[in-house]
Amino acid sequence: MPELPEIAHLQGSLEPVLLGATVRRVRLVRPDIVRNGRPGRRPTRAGLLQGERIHRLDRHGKELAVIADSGRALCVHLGMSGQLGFRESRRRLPRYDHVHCIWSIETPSGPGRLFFRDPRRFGGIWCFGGPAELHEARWSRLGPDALGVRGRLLAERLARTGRRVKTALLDQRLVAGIGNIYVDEILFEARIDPRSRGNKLPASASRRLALATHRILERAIRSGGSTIRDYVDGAGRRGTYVQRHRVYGRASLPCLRCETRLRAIQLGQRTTVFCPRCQERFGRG
DNA sequence: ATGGGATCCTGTGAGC
DNA sequence: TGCTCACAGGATCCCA
Repeated sequence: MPELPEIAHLQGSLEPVLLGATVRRVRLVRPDIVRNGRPGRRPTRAGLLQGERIHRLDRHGKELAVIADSGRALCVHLGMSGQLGFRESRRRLPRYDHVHCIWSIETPSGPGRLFFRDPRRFGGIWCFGGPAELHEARWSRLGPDALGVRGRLLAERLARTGRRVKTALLDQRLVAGIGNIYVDEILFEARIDPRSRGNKLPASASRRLALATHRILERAIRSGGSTIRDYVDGAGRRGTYVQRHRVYGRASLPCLRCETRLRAIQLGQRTTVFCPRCQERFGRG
């Protein structure tokens, strides 16, 4: 479900309560959501940060890492339906089904619980001994973060592939953080047809694409992300960016720029909505 | 190198 | 009301 803007906003909503807090106790309800654990063996409590003080949160693409003073790191990916939330102790969790892990936490302003909930279980948690291990095992395999990527670099990477530009942007190894909502929004903003081939984009188009990427993601973060159904931030608040979607979820409605009927097609097994008139296609076939 | 399909899961809404 | 089907914000695998 969540893409870069949702994770970035989530990070911002969790930092005020988690930074400097101490993990008193961890309850791992479903050990199999720890994806890099030894099969059949429970991960250690220390690996899940029990007894650790939280030093900082890091994000790369759609992944969020909780880094302890000791350097130990927990990397969280929310998949399609994952949720990471915090509630003060006297407040109930929003619901208890599909809650896979609960961290009892002592924050400077009182006790609370951090929880990981994920009905579909496409998400997961990865435990690492230190940030270097996290980078080596996971983040170095991802492309540059979409929010900070230089236009030049993005253009170079796209120019090296003959894939359709939408499929390429969804590939986290090429650039990290873009998912099915924002890729359509970005391509609309940049006026590029999603079926265009990466290596057929002229320099002007890839410049627009890089600008559009930053603009759309930043706007979305400011709106707290997009809540289609499930997504809420660490405190349970919904994102309002859906109101500003211009193509995602608007198939066969009029284009907000030229009033042409927006088209929906399948691309790489993902529903894709675009304006056949004002999004230019580079490269056929 | 790239595209397509199946797969991992549960929940929801539409249509009958 | 209850059933079946399609579809969903992600990602990885195998095969052509």
